[in-house]
Amino acid sequence: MSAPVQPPSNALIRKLEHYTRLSEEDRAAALGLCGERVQRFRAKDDLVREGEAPRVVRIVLDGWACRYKYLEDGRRQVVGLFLPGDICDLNVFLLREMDHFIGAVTSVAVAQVTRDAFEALTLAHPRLLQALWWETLVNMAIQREWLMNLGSRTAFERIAHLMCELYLRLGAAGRTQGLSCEWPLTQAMIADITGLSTVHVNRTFQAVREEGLVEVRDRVLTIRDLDALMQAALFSPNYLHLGQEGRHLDANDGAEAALTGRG
Amino acid sequence: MSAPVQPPSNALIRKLEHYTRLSEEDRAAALGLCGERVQRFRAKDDLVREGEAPRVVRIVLDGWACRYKYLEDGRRQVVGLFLPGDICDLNVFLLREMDHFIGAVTSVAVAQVTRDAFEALTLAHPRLLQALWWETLVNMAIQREWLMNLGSRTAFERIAHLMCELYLRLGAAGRTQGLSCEWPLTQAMIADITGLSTVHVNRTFQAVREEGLVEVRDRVLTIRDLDALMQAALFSPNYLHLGQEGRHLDANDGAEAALTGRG
DNA sequence: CGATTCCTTGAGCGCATTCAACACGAGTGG
DNA sequence: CCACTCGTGTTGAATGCGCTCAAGGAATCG
Repeated sequence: MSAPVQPPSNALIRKLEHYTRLSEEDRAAALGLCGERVQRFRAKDDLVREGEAPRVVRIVLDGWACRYKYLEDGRRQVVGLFLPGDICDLNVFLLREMDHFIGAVTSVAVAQVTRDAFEALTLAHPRLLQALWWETLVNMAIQREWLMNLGSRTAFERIAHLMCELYLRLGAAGRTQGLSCEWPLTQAMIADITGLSTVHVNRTFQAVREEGLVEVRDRVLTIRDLDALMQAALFSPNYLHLGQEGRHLDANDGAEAALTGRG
Repeated sequence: MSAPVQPPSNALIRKLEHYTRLSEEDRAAALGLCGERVQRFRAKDDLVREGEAPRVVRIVLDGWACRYKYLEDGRRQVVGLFLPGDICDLNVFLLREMDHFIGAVTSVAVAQVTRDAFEALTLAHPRLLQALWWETLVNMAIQREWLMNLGSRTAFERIAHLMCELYLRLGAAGRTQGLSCEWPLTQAMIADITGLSTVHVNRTFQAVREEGLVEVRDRVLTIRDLDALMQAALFSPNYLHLGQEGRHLDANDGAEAALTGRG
Protein backbone atom coordinates (compact mmCIF):
# COMPACT_ATOMS: atom_id res chain seq x y z
CA MET A 1 0.00 0.00 0.00
CA SER A 2 3.01 2.31 0.34
CA ALA A 3 3.80 2.16 -3.35
CA PRO A 4 5.17 5.40 -4.75
CA VAL A 5 2.58 7.59 -6.45
CA GLN A 6 3.19 6.33 -9.93
CA PRO A 7 2.74 8.81 -12.79
CA PRO A 8 -0.75 7.52 -13.06
CA SER A 9 -1.01 5.77 -16.40
CA ASN A 10 -3.52 8.11 -17.91
CA ALA A 11 -6.89 7.22 -16.43
CA LEU A 12 -8.88 8.75 -19.29
CA ILE A 13 -7.17 6.65 -21.91
CA ARG A 14 -7.43 3.50 -19.87
CA LYS A 15 -11.11 4.13 -19.49
CA LEU A 16 -11.78 4.99 -23.13
CA GLU A 17 -10.06 1.80 -24.16
CA HIS A 18 -12.85 -0.05 -22.45
CA TYR A 19 -14.91 1.25 -25.31
CA THR A 20 -12.63 0.88 -28.31
CA ARG A 21 -8.99 0.45 -29.07
CA LEU A 22 -7.49 3.80 -29.91
CA SER A 23 -4.77 4.41 -32.43
CA GLU A 24 -1.45 5.90 -31.38
CA GLU A 25 -2.56 9.24 -32.76
CA ASP A 26 -5.84 9.07 -30.85
CA ARG A 27 -3.97 8.30 -27.67
CA ALA A 28 -1.64 11.18 -28.31
CA ALA A 29 -4.59 13.47 -28.88
CA ALA A 30 -6.21 12.33 -25.66
CA LEU A 31 -2.98 12.93 -23.82
CA GLY A 32 -2.94 16.36 -25.41
CA LEU A 33 -6.36 17.10 -23.95
CA CYS A 34 -5.15 15.99 -20.53
CA GLY A 35 -2.18 18.31 -20.75
CA GLU A 36 -4.23 21.44 -21.29
CA ARG A 37 -3.98 24.03 -18.53
CA VAL A 38 -3.67 21.61 -15.64
CA GLN A 39 -4.85 23.07 -12.37
CA ARG A 40 -4.94 21.72 -8.82
CA PHE A 41 -7.60 22.16 -6.17
CA ARG A 42 -7.55 21.31 -2.50
CA ALA A 43 -10.19 19.08 -0.96
CA LYS A 44 -13.48 20.91 -0.42
CA ASP A 45 -12.67 23.75 -2.76
CA ASP A 46 -15.09 24.38 -5.58
CA LEU A 47 -13.93 23.93 -9.15
CA VAL A 48 -17.09 25.53 -10.47
CA ARG A 49 -19.92 27.35 -8.78
CA GLU A 50 -23.59 27.53 -9.60
CA GLY A 51 -24.41 30.54 -11.76
CA GLU A 52 -20.99 30.77 -13.35
CA ALA A 53 -20.61 30.73 -17.10
CA PRO A 54 -19.00 27.46 -18.17
CA ARG A 55 -15.97 28.15 -20.31
CA VAL A 56 -13.99 24.94 -20.46
CA VAL A 57 -14.37 21.21 -20.48
CA ARG A 58 -12.71 19.72 -17.44
CA ILE A 59 -11.05 16.35 -17.22
CA VAL A 60 -10.21 14.92 -13.83
CA LEU A 61 -6.65 13.65 -13.93
CA ASP A 62 -6.24 12.70 -10.32
CA GLY A 63 -8.33 12.79 -7.18
CA TRP A 64 -12.09 12.81 -6.77
CA ALA A 65 -14.61 15.58 -7.36
CA CYS A 66 -18.38 15.74 -7.14
CA ARG A 67 -21.37 17.55 -8.53
CA TYR A 68 -23.75 18.86 -5.94
CA LYS A 69 -26.73 21.13 -5.53
CA TYR A 70 -28.51 22.80 -2.67
CA LEU A 71 -32.16 23.26 -2.00
CA GLU A 72 -33.05 26.78 -0.92
CA ASP A 73 -33.29 25.70 2.68
CA GLY A 74 -29.82 24.22 2.70
CA ARG A 75 -30.43 20.55 2.06
CA ARG A 76 -27.51 19.30 0.01
CA GLN A 77 -27.50 16.53 -2.55
CA VAL A 78 -24.54 15.09 -4.40
CA VAL A 79 -25.73 14.24 -7.90
CA GLY A 80 -22.54 12.81 -9.35
CA LEU A 81 -19.00 11.73 -8.61
CA PHE A 82 -15.97 12.34 -10.80
CA LEU A 83 -13.16 9.82 -10.56
CA PRO A 84 -9.82 10.02 -12.35
CA GLY A 85 -10.41 9.97 -16.08
CA ASP A 86 -13.91 11.39 -15.82
CA ILE A 87 -15.00 14.37 -17.87
CA CYS A 88 -17.14 17.16 -16.50
CA ASP A 89 -19.65 17.57 -19.32
CA LEU A 90 -18.60 17.56 -22.90
CA ASN A 91 -19.76 20.76 -24.54
CA VAL A 92 -20.95 22.45 -21.38
CA PHE A 93 -20.11 25.77 -22.86
CA LEU A 94 -23.38 25.62 -24.75
CA LEU A 95 -25.09 26.51 -21.50
CA ARG A 96 -25.07 30.04 -20.26
CA GLU A 97 -24.72 29.24 -16.64
CA MET A 98 -24.02 26.28 -14.40
CA ASP A 99 -27.01 24.90 -12.56
CA HIS A 100 -24.89 23.19 -9.91
CA PHE A 101 -21.55 23.17 -8.15
CA ILE A 102 -18.54 21.02 -8.80
CA GLY A 103 -16.41 20.53 -5.73
CA ALA A 104 -13.21 18.71 -4.92
CA VAL A 105 -13.74 15.68 -2.71
CA THR A 106 -10.03 15.06 -2.28
CA SER A 107 -7.26 17.20 -3.63
CA VAL A 108 -7.71 17.12 -7.35
CA ALA A 109 -5.84 17.81 -10.56
CA VAL A 110 -7.92 18.75 -13.60
CA ALA A 111 -7.17 19.62 -17.18
CA GLN A 112 -9.18 22.53 -18.49
CA VAL A 113 -9.77 22.36 -22.20
CA THR A 114 -10.99 25.41 -24.01
CA ARG A 115 -13.71 25.18 -26.55
CA ASP A 116 -11.38 25.83 -29.44
CA ALA A 117 -8.79 23.31 -28.34
CA PHE A 118 -11.49 20.77 -27.80
CA GLU A 119 -13.06 21.26 -31.18
CA ALA A 120 -9.76 21.28 -32.99
CA LEU A 121 -8.63 18.04 -31.43
CA THR A 122 -11.84 16.14 -31.84
CA LEU A 123 -12.28 17.34 -35.41
CA ALA A 124 -8.94 15.81 -36.23
CA HIS A 125 -9.70 12.61 -34.32
CA PRO A 126 -13.24 11.43 -34.93
CA ARG A 127 -12.67 8.12 -33.23
CA LEU A 128 -11.59 9.90 -30.09
CA LEU A 129 -14.66 12.08 -30.29
CA GLN A 130 -16.76 8.98 -30.55
CA ALA A 131 -15.09 7.52 -27.48
CA LEU A 132 -15.88 10.75 -25.63
CA TRP A 133 -19.48 10.42 -26.71
CA TRP A 134 -19.47 6.94 -25.28
CA GLU A 135 -18.16 8.39 -22.03
CA THR A 136 -21.07 10.81 -22.01
CA LEU A 137 -23.61 8.06 -22.60
CA VAL A 138 -22.13 5.99 -19.80
CA ASN A 139 -22.31 8.98 -17.48
CA MET A 140 -25.97 9.34 -18.28
CA ALA A 141 -26.46 5.66 -17.54
CA ILE A 142 -24.71 6.10 -14.20
CA GLN A 143 -27.04 8.98 -13.37
CA ARG A 144 -29.98 6.73 -14.14
CA GLU A 145 -28.63 4.04 -11.89
CA TRP A 146 -28.30 6.60 -9.11
CA LEU A 147 -31.96 7.35 -9.62
CA MET A 148 -32.66 3.66 -9.13
CA ASN A 149 -30.63 3.87 -5.96
CA LEU A 150 -32.49 6.76 -4.46
CA GLY A 151 -35.89 5.74 -5.69
CA SER A 152 -35.93 2.02 -5.16
CA ARG A 153 -33.10 0.71 -3.05
CA THR A 154 -32.93 0.43 0.73
CA ALA A 155 -30.21 2.15 2.70
CA PHE A 156 -28.18 -1.03 2.88
CA GLU A 157 -28.50 -1.63 -0.83
CA ARG A 158 -27.62 1.96 -1.69
CA ILE A 159 -24.38 1.87 0.19
CA ALA A 160 -23.43 -1.55 -1.09
CA HIS A 161 -24.29 -0.44 -4.61
CA LEU A 162 -22.16 2.65 -4.33
CA MET A 163 -19.22 0.50 -3.30
CA CYS A 164 -19.68 -1.83 -6.26
CA GLU A 165 -19.98 1.01 -8.72
CA LEU A 166 -17.00 2.96 -7.52
CA TYR A 167 -14.86 -0.14 -7.33
CA LEU A 168 -15.64 -1.03 -10.93
CA ARG A 169 -15.31 2.52 -12.19
CA LEU A 170 -11.96 2.88 -10.50
CA GLY A 171 -10.96 -0.45 -11.97
CA ALA A 172 -11.77 0.80 -15.46
CA ALA A 173 -9.49 3.75 -14.82
CA GLY A 174 -6.71 1.50 -13.56
CA ARG A 175 -7.02 2.62 -9.97
CA THR A 176 -7.68 -0.58 -8.08
CA GLN A 177 -5.37 -3.14 -6.55
CA GLY A 178 -6.93 -6.54 -6.28
CA LEU A 179 -10.15 -6.08 -4.38
CA SER A 180 -9.06 -2.78 -2.85
CA CYS A 181 -9.51 0.80 -3.90
CA GLU A 182 -9.17 4.22 -2.38
CA TRP A 183 -12.17 5.32 -0.36
CA PRO A 184 -11.94 8.98 0.55
CA LEU A 185 -15.64 9.48 1.20
CA THR A 186 -16.66 10.63 4.65
CA GLN A 187 -19.91 9.31 6.00
CA ALA A 188 -21.41 12.78 5.70
CA MET A 189 -20.51 12.67 2.02
CA ILE A 190 -22.07 9.24 1.61
CA ALA A 191 -25.16 10.64 3.25
CA ASP A 192 -25.36 13.42 0.68
CA ILE A 193 -24.88 10.92 -2.12
CA THR A 194 -27.40 8.38 -0.91
CA GLY A 195 -30.02 10.75 0.40
CA LEU A 196 -29.72 9.38 3.91
CA SER A 197 -28.86 11.02 7.22
CA THR A 198 -25.30 10.72 8.47
CA VAL A 199 -26.52 8.82 11.48
CA HIS A 200 -28.23 6.25 9.38
CA VAL A 201 -25.27 5.97 7.03
CA ASN A 202 -23.13 5.25 10.03
CA ARG A 203 -25.33 2.46 11.26
CA THR A 204 -25.89 0.98 7.82
CA PHE A 205 -22.22 1.13 6.94
CA GLN A 206 -21.51 -0.80 10.09
CA ALA A 207 -24.06 -3.38 9.02
CA VAL A 208 -22.33 -3.81 5.67
CA ARG A 209 -19.04 -4.37 7.45
CA GLU A 210 -20.56 -6.72 9.97
CA GLU A 211 -21.99 -8.82 7.17
CA GLY A 212 -18.39 -9.44 6.23
CA LEU A 213 -18.82 -7.85 2.81
CA VAL A 214 -16.19 -5.13 3.07
CA GLU A 215 -13.52 -3.60 5.25
CA VAL A 216 -12.35 -0.02 5.43
CA ARG A 217 -8.98 0.98 6.84
CA ASP A 218 -7.03 4.13 6.29
CA ARG A 219 -9.33 5.39 3.58
CA VAL A 220 -8.97 2.17 1.63
CA LEU A 221 -11.94 0.00 0.85
CA THR A 222 -11.35 -3.72 0.61
CA ILE A 223 -14.11 -5.92 -0.69
CA ARG A 224 -14.18 -9.27 1.07
CA ASP A 225 -16.76 -10.91 -1.14
CA LEU A 226 -17.53 -9.13 -4.38
CA ASP A 227 -20.25 -11.51 -5.50
CA ALA A 228 -22.05 -11.29 -2.19
CA LEU A 229 -21.70 -7.51 -2.18
CA MET A 230 -23.10 -7.23 -5.69
CA GLN A 231 -25.95 -9.51 -4.78
CA ALA A 232 -26.76 -7.59 -1.64
CA ALA A 233 -26.73 -4.37 -3.66
CA LEU A 234 -28.83 -5.78 -6.49
CA PHE A 235 -25.94 -4.62 -8.59
CA SER A 236 -25.73 -5.38 -12.27
CA PRO A 237 -22.70 -3.96 -14.09
CA ASN A 238 -24.35 -3.71 -17.49
CA TYR A 239 -25.05 0.00 -17.13
CA LEU A 240 -21.34 0.76 -17.02
CA HIS A 241 -20.99 -0.59 -20.57
CA LEU A 242 -17.43 -1.69 -20.00
CA GLY A 243 -17.43 -4.52 -22.50
CA GLN A 244 -15.50 -3.05 -25.42
CA GLU A 245 -18.72 -2.00 -27.02
CA GLY A 246 -17.08 -0.16 -29.87
CA ARG A 247 -14.70 -2.98 -30.79
CA HIS A 248 -15.81 -2.98 -34.36
CA LEU A 249 -14.55 0.57 -34.64
CA ASP A 250 -11.10 -0.22 -33.30
CA ALA A 251 -8.15 1.54 -34.71
CA ASN A 252 -6.48 -1.08 -36.81
CA ASP A 253 -2.89 -0.45 -35.93
CA GLY A 254 -2.48 -4.13 -36.32
CA ALA A 255 -4.79 -6.48 -38.13
CA GLU A 256 -6.95 -7.33 -35.15
CA ALA A 257 -9.93 -5.41 -36.38
CA ALA A 258 -10.69 -8.03 -38.94
CA LEU A 259 -10.79 -10.72 -36.30
CA THR A 260 -13.48 -9.35 -34.06
CA GLY A 261 -16.36 -10.70 -36.08
CA ARG A 262 -18.30 -7.53 -35.46
CA GLY A 263 -19.11 -4.85 -37.93
CA MET B 1 -60.69 20.71 -24.71
CA SER B 2 -62.30 18.97 -27.67
CA ALA B 3 -60.18 20.87 -30.15
CA PRO B 4 -59.25 18.87 -33.21
CA VAL B 5 -55.85 17.21 -33.03
CA GLN B 6 -53.97 20.01 -34.72
CA PRO B 7 -50.93 19.05 -36.79
CA PRO B 8 -48.91 19.80 -33.74
CA SER B 9 -46.59 22.64 -34.60
CA ASN B 10 -43.43 20.60 -34.39
CA ALA B 11 -42.58 20.24 -30.73
CA LEU B 12 -38.89 19.57 -31.33
CA ILE B 13 -38.37 22.76 -33.27
CA ARG B 14 -40.31 24.82 -30.78
CA LYS B 15 -38.17 23.43 -28.04
CA LEU B 16 -34.85 23.88 -29.82
CA GLU B 17 -35.73 27.48 -30.50
CA HIS B 18 -35.60 28.02 -26.78
CA TYR B 19 -31.92 27.54 -27.24
CA THR B 20 -31.15 29.41 -30.44
CA ARG B 21 -32.93 30.76 -33.45
CA LEU B 22 -32.66 28.28 -36.28
CA SER B 23 -32.37 29.16 -39.93
CA GLU B 24 -34.98 28.01 -42.40
CA GLU B 25 -32.63 25.28 -43.56
CA ASP B 26 -32.03 24.13 -40.00
CA ARG B 27 -35.75 23.97 -39.40
CA ALA B 28 -36.22 22.02 -42.58
CA ALA B 29 -33.50 19.62 -41.52
CA ALA B 30 -35.11 19.15 -38.12
CA LEU B 31 -38.43 18.50 -39.79
CA GLY B 32 -36.64 15.99 -41.95
CA LEU B 33 -35.44 14.16 -38.87
CA CYS B 34 -38.98 14.10 -37.50
CA GLY B 35 -40.27 12.62 -40.72
CA GLU B 36 -37.98 9.60 -40.65
CA ARG B 37 -39.75 6.26 -40.30
CA VAL B 38 -42.56 7.44 -38.08
CA GLN B 39 -44.01 4.69 -35.94
CA ARG B 40 -46.88 4.57 -33.46
CA PHE B 41 -47.13 2.69 -30.19
CA ARG B 42 -50.06 2.10 -27.92
CA ALA B 43 -49.98 3.08 -24.27
CA LYS B 44 -47.96 0.62 -22.17
CA ASP B 45 -46.20 -0.94 -25.10
CA ASP B 46 -42.43 -0.89 -25.04
CA LEU B 47 -40.55 1.06 -27.68
CA VAL B 48 -37.27 -0.46 -26.61
CA ARG B 49 -36.42 -3.28 -24.23
CA GLU B 50 -33.46 -3.80 -21.99
CA GLY B 51 -30.77 -5.89 -23.65
CA GLU B 52 -31.68 -4.87 -27.17
CA ALA B 53 -29.11 -3.37 -29.48
CA PRO B 54 -29.91 0.30 -30.06
CA ARG B 55 -30.07 1.01 -33.77
CA VAL B 56 -31.81 4.34 -34.14
CA VAL B 57 -32.23 7.68 -32.48
CA ARG B 58 -35.85 8.18 -31.53
CA ILE B 59 -37.68 11.47 -31.42
CA VAL B 60 -41.02 11.69 -29.69
CA LEU B 61 -43.43 13.49 -31.96
CA ASP B 62 -46.59 13.12 -29.94
CA GLY B 63 -47.61 11.47 -26.70
CA TRP B 64 -45.54 10.61 -23.65
CA ALA B 65 -43.00 7.87 -23.10
CA CYS B 66 -40.75 6.95 -20.20
CA ARG B 67 -37.50 5.29 -19.36
CA TYR B 68 -37.70 2.69 -16.65
CA LYS B 69 -35.74 -0.06 -15.03
CA TYR B 70 -36.46 -2.97 -12.76
CA LEU B 71 -34.57 -4.30 -9.82
CA GLU B 72 -34.19 -8.06 -9.85
CA ASP B 73 -36.95 -8.45 -7.33
CA GLY B 74 -39.41 -6.48 -9.40
CA ARG B 75 -39.22 -3.02 -7.92
CA ARG B 76 -39.75 -0.60 -10.78
CA GLN B 77 -38.33 2.88 -11.14
CA VAL B 78 -39.07 5.42 -13.83
CA VAL B 79 -35.83 7.27 -14.51
CA GLY B 80 -36.99 9.68 -17.17
CA LEU B 81 -39.98 11.03 -19.04
CA PHE B 82 -40.14 11.85 -22.73
CA LEU B 83 -42.56 14.55 -23.80
CA PRO B 84 -43.29 15.65 -27.35
CA GLY B 85 -40.11 16.98 -28.91
CA ASP B 86 -37.84 14.95 -26.65
CA ILE B 87 -35.06 12.81 -28.05
CA CYS B 88 -34.22 9.37 -26.73
CA ASP B 89 -30.44 9.61 -26.51
CA LEU B 90 -28.41 11.16 -29.24
CA ASN B 91 -25.86 8.65 -30.45
CA VAL B 92 -27.19 5.70 -28.45
CA PHE B 93 -26.01 3.37 -31.14
CA LEU B 94 -22.53 3.62 -29.65
CA LEU B 95 -23.75 1.28 -26.91
CA ARG B 96 -24.04 -2.40 -27.57
CA GLU B 97 -27.14 -2.93 -25.57
CA MET B 98 -29.80 -0.95 -23.80
CA ASP B 99 -29.56 -0.92 -20.03
CA HIS B 100 -33.20 0.04 -19.56
CA PHE B 101 -36.65 0.00 -21.11
CA ILE B 102 -38.45 2.74 -22.95
CA GLY B 103 -42.19 2.42 -22.71
CA ALA B 104 -45.15 4.36 -24.00
CA VAL B 105 -47.05 6.19 -21.27
CA THR B 106 -49.82 7.25 -23.61
CA SER B 107 -50.16 6.31 -27.22
CA VAL B 108 -47.09 7.70 -28.88
CA ALA B 109 -45.71 8.61 -32.28
CA VAL B 110 -41.95 8.51 -32.70
CA ALA B 111 -39.56 9.18 -35.52
CA GLN B 112 -36.77 6.66 -35.80
CA VAL B 113 -33.64 8.10 -37.31
CA THR B 114 -30.93 5.78 -38.50
CA ARG B 115 -27.35 6.44 -37.72
CA ASP B 116 -26.52 7.36 -41.28
CA ALA B 117 -29.45 9.71 -41.71
CA PHE B 118 -28.63 11.33 -38.43
CA GLU B 119 -24.99 11.86 -39.27
CA ALA B 120 -25.70 13.13 -42.74
CA LEU B 121 -28.19 15.68 -41.55
CA THR B 122 -26.19 17.00 -38.67
CA LEU B 123 -23.02 17.13 -40.71
CA ALA B 124 -24.77 19.46 -43.09
CA HIS B 125 -26.34 21.52 -40.29
CA PRO B 126 -23.83 22.17 -37.54
CA ARG B 127 -26.09 24.65 -35.78
CA LEU B 128 -28.81 22.06 -35.57
CA LEU B 129 -26.32 19.59 -34.18
CA GLN B 130 -25.38 22.14 -31.57
CA ALA B 131 -29.00 22.60 -30.63
CA LEU B 132 -29.31 18.84 -30.24
CA TRP B 133 -26.27 18.91 -27.99
CA TRP B 134 -28.00 21.54 -25.92
CA GLU B 135 -31.00 19.24 -25.69
CA THR B 136 -28.75 16.50 -24.38
CA LEU B 137 -27.20 18.76 -21.76
CA VAL B 138 -30.63 19.86 -20.59
CA ASN B 139 -31.71 16.25 -20.32
CA MET B 140 -28.74 15.55 -18.12
CA ALA B 141 -29.66 18.53 -15.99
CA ILE B 142 -33.19 17.21 -15.66
CA GLN B 143 -31.83 13.86 -14.54
CA ARG B 144 -29.80 15.66 -11.89
CA GLU B 145 -32.83 17.51 -10.68
CA TRP B 146 -34.67 14.22 -10.39
CA LEU B 147 -31.84 13.06 -8.18
CA MET B 148 -32.45 16.11 -6.02
CA ASN B 149 -36.08 15.12 -5.90
CA LEU B 150 -35.51 11.57 -4.76
CA GLY B 151 -32.62 12.35 -2.49
CA SER B 152 -33.66 15.53 -0.79
CA ARG B 153 -37.29 16.45 -1.30
CA THR B 154 -40.28 15.31 0.72
CA ALA B 155 -43.18 13.50 -0.91
CA PHE B 156 -45.17 16.71 -1.16
CA GLU B 157 -42.28 18.58 -2.71
CA ARG B 158 -41.54 15.79 -5.16
CA ILE B 159 -45.03 15.75 -6.54
CA ALA B 160 -45.29 19.51 -6.70
CA HIS B 161 -41.90 19.67 -8.36
CA LEU B 162 -42.89 17.13 -10.97
CA MET B 163 -45.90 19.24 -11.82
CA CYS B 164 -43.82 22.38 -12.22
CA GLU B 165 -41.25 20.66 -14.37
CA LEU B 166 -43.69 18.97 -16.70
CA TYR B 167 -45.75 22.11 -17.06
CA LEU B 168 -42.70 24.13 -18.10
CA ARG B 169 -41.32 21.42 -20.36
CA LEU B 170 -44.64 21.08 -22.09
CA GLY B 171 -44.76 24.83 -22.38
CA ALA B 172 -41.40 24.86 -24.14
CA ALA B 173 -42.78 22.33 -26.61
CA GLY B 174 -45.89 24.41 -27.18
CA ARG B 175 -48.20 21.99 -25.42
CA THR B 176 -49.82 24.08 -22.71
CA GLN B 177 -52.90 26.24 -22.69
CA GLY B 178 -52.74 28.95 -20.12
CA LEU B 179 -52.06 27.25 -16.81
CA SER B 180 -53.27 23.88 -18.03
CA CYS B 181 -51.55 20.93 -19.59
CA GLU B 182 -52.27 17.31 -20.29
CA TRP B 183 -51.71 15.01 -17.32
CA PRO B 184 -51.87 11.38 -18.39
CA LEU B 185 -49.93 10.02 -15.41
CA THR B 186 -51.66 7.52 -13.20
CA GLN B 187 -50.88 7.62 -9.53
CA ALA B 188 -49.05 4.32 -9.86
CA MET B 189 -46.88 5.97 -12.48
CA ILE B 190 -46.21 8.94 -10.26
CA ALA B 191 -45.25 6.49 -7.55
CA ASP B 192 -42.67 4.88 -9.82
CA ILE B 193 -41.32 8.29 -10.78
CA THR B 194 -41.09 9.70 -7.29
CA GLY B 195 -39.99 6.57 -5.48
CA LEU B 196 -43.08 6.56 -3.28
CA SER B 197 -45.82 3.99 -2.76
CA THR B 198 -49.06 4.43 -4.65
CA VAL B 199 -50.92 4.82 -1.39
CA HIS B 200 -48.73 7.65 -0.29
CA VAL B 201 -48.87 9.31 -3.69
CA ASN B 202 -52.63 9.23 -3.41
CA ARG B 203 -52.69 10.93 -0.04
CA THR B 204 -50.00 13.44 -0.94
CA PHE B 205 -51.62 14.28 -4.24
CA GLN B 206 -54.79 15.02 -2.35
CA ALA B 207 -52.85 17.31 -0.05
CA VAL B 208 -51.49 19.25 -3.02
CA ARG B 209 -55.02 19.69 -4.33
CA GLU B 210 -56.40 20.62 -0.94
CA GLU B 211 -53.76 23.31 -0.61
CA GLY B 212 -55.44 24.88 -3.62
CA LEU B 213 -52.30 24.61 -5.72
CA VAL B 214 -53.65 22.52 -8.57
CA GLU B 215 -56.70 20.80 -9.97
CA VAL B 216 -56.95 17.68 -12.08
CA ARG B 217 -59.93 16.82 -14.21
CA ASP B 218 -60.19 14.50 -17.15
CA ARG B 219 -56.46 13.97 -17.38
CA VAL B 220 -55.80 17.69 -17.51
CA LEU B 221 -53.73 19.44 -14.88
CA THR B 222 -54.60 23.03 -14.09
CA ILE B 223 -52.29 25.00 -11.88
CA ARG B 224 -54.18 27.38 -9.64
CA ASP B 225 -51.19 29.25 -8.28
CA LEU B 226 -47.92 28.71 -10.11
CA ASP B 227 -45.81 30.80 -7.79
CA ALA B 228 -47.11 29.03 -4.73
CA LEU B 229 -46.64 25.66 -6.38
CA MET B 230 -43.06 26.47 -7.31
CA GLN B 231 -42.37 27.69 -3.83
CA ALA B 232 -43.87 24.61 -2.24
CA ALA B 233 -41.77 22.45 -4.55
CA LEU B 234 -38.56 24.41 -3.97
CA PHE B 235 -38.61 24.66 -7.73
CA SER B 236 -36.10 26.76 -9.60
CA PRO B 237 -36.38 26.70 -13.38
CA ASN B 238 -32.73 27.44 -14.07
CA TYR B 239 -31.87 23.79 -14.72
CA LEU B 240 -34.16 23.74 -17.75
CA HIS B 241 -31.97 26.35 -19.43
CA LEU B 242 -34.85 27.77 -21.40
CA GLY B 243 -33.45 31.29 -21.68
CA GLN B 244 -32.22 31.42 -25.26
CA GLU B 245 -28.78 30.47 -24.09
CA GLY B 246 -27.34 30.15 -27.56
CA ARG B 247 -28.67 33.48 -28.79
CA HIS B 248 -25.26 34.61 -29.91
CA LEU B 249 -25.23 31.68 -32.32
CA ASP B 250 -28.55 32.55 -33.90
CA ALA B 251 -29.04 31.99 -37.54
CA ASN B 252 -28.92 35.46 -39.01
CA ASP B 253 -31.64 35.15 -41.55
CA GLY B 254 -32.36 38.75 -40.83
CA ALA B 255 -30.06 41.19 -39.13
CA GLU B 256 -31.14 40.51 -35.58
CA ALA B 257 -27.95 38.74 -34.62
CA ALA B 258 -26.09 41.98 -34.46
CA LEU B 259 -28.61 43.38 -32.02
CA THR B 260 -28.42 40.82 -29.27
CA GLY B 261 -25.46 42.34 -27.56
CA ARG B 262 -23.99 38.90 -26.96
CA GLY B 263 -20.99 37.40 -28.66
C1' DC C 1 -2.29 20.47 22.96
C1' DG C 2 -6.46 22.59 21.76
C1' DA C 3 -9.53 22.68 17.83
C1' DT C 4 -11.87 20.76 14.33
C1' DT C 5 -13.58 17.12 11.75
C1' DC C 6 -15.26 12.66 11.67
C1' DC C 7 -17.31 8.65 13.72
C1' DT C 8 -20.38 6.43 17.06
C1' DT C 9 -24.29 5.50 20.12
C1' DG C 10 -29.01 6.06 22.42
C1' DA C 11 -33.79 7.39 22.50
C1' DG C 12 -38.04 8.94 20.55
C1' DC C 13 -40.65 10.32 16.82
C1' DG C 14 -42.66 10.59 12.15
C1' DC C 15 -42.96 10.05 7.33
C1' DA C 16 -43.85 6.64 4.38
C1' DT C 17 -44.77 1.65 3.78
C1' DT C 18 -47.45 -2.53 3.75
C1' DC C 19 -51.62 -5.00 3.89
C1' DA C 20 -56.33 -5.06 3.12
C1' DA C 21 -60.61 -3.65 1.59
C1' DC C 22 -63.76 -1.00 -1.15
C1' DA C 23 -65.63 2.35 -4.90
C1' DC C 24 -65.97 3.50 -9.51
C1' DG C 25 -65.87 3.46 -14.58
C1' DA C 26 -64.63 1.35 -18.89
C1' DG C 27 -64.49 -2.47 -21.51
C1' DT C 28 -65.85 -7.36 -22.51
C1' DG C 29 -68.49 -11.24 -23.18
C1' DG C 30 -72.42 -14.16 -22.21
C1' DC D 1 -79.06 -6.42 -20.56
C1' DC D 2 -76.31 -7.97 -16.73
C1' DA D 3 -72.13 -10.15 -14.85
C1' DC D 4 -67.50 -9.99 -14.90
C1' DT D 5 -62.97 -8.26 -15.06
C1' DC D 6 -59.43 -4.96 -14.88
C1' DG D 7 -57.33 -0.64 -14.03
C1' DT D 8 -57.48 3.24 -11.20
C1' DG D 9 -58.40 5.89 -7.21
C1' DT D 10 -59.45 6.00 -2.20
C1' DT D 11 -59.40 4.95 2.77
C1' DG D 12 -58.05 2.73 7.41
C1' DA D 13 -54.88 0.57 10.52
C1' DA D 14 -50.53 -1.20 11.93
C1' DT D 15 -45.76 -1.47 11.30
C1' DG D 16 -41.10 0.07 10.39
C1' DC D 17 -37.25 2.35 8.21
C1' DG D 18 -34.91 6.15 8.58
C1' DC D 19 -34.86 10.85 10.81
C1' DT D 20 -33.94 14.21 14.50
C1' DC D 21 -31.90 15.58 18.58
C1' DA D 22 -28.30 15.06 21.70
C1' DA D 23 -24.01 13.74 23.47
C1' DG D 24 -19.66 11.65 23.69
C1' DG D 25 -15.41 9.44 21.65
C1' DA D 26 -11.70 9.05 18.22
C1' DA D 27 -8.77 10.78 14.94
C1' DT D 28 -6.43 14.37 12.55
C1' DC D 29 -4.08 18.64 12.17
C1' DG D 30 -2.01 23.10 12.89
